[in-house]
Amino acid sequence: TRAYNALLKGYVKIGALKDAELIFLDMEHCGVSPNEGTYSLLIDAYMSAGRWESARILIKEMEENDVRPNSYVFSRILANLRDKGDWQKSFAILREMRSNGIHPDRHFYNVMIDTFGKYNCLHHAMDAFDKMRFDGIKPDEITWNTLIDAHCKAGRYDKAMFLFENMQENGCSPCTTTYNIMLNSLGEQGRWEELKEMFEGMKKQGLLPNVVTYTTLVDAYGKSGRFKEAIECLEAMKAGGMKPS
RNA sequence: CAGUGCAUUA
Repeated sequence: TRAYNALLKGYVKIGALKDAELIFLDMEHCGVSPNEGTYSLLIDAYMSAGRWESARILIKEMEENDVRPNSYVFSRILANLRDKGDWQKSFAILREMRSNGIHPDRHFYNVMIDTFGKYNCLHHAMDAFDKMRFDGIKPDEITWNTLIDAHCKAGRYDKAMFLFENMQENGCSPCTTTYNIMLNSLGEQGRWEELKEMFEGMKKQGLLPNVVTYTTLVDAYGKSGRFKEAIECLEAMKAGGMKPS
């Protein structure tokens, strides 16, 4: 099985899906049982090829062979669908998981929230968030960031700010990424004083500005014609030992 | 062993 998996990995990596399928069939023909890694590899390959139906067939086959699909596999599937814009299939995936008795883990929920957020389904995103907590999974700093960013992108700035405070009340401290999201949002709104406050608050917490932080600021200032603050940020970036992209 | 979030850019 190990040998076959290694071989499969090679074929998948170069995109020879057809050959990978042949090897998989050969495994069964030789009586070598596929394991969870075997299936993950193939499902992954199908997803990158946009063949969701083939992936689903494999999942069925897994349950017939008593190989338990992981929450990991489903996260990969969902992330792939998200990048293709097929967010509606999230529900089908959830059903698929439930029918196999698999509990979504934190990563999976984070991907799901992000998926809904990216397509402006904030209500579904919040539902997923609630369901996550109901399942006894503590929201991550990543969970909060994705939620906040989703609301920012949808123009729900009030709610985003609310979540930003809510996050801290729940014992999760904002990280650099959190601030990057907030800074980007404030810049798009042209709320320059609050942006400055936010930036200082960040440094007050002992958080170091990032390459992303600076490019966010430079872009915001530059696009609005505030060239001197843009240049100041560029200088600060270089002083921090970073290279502009 | 592997999966999730933020900016710019073709």
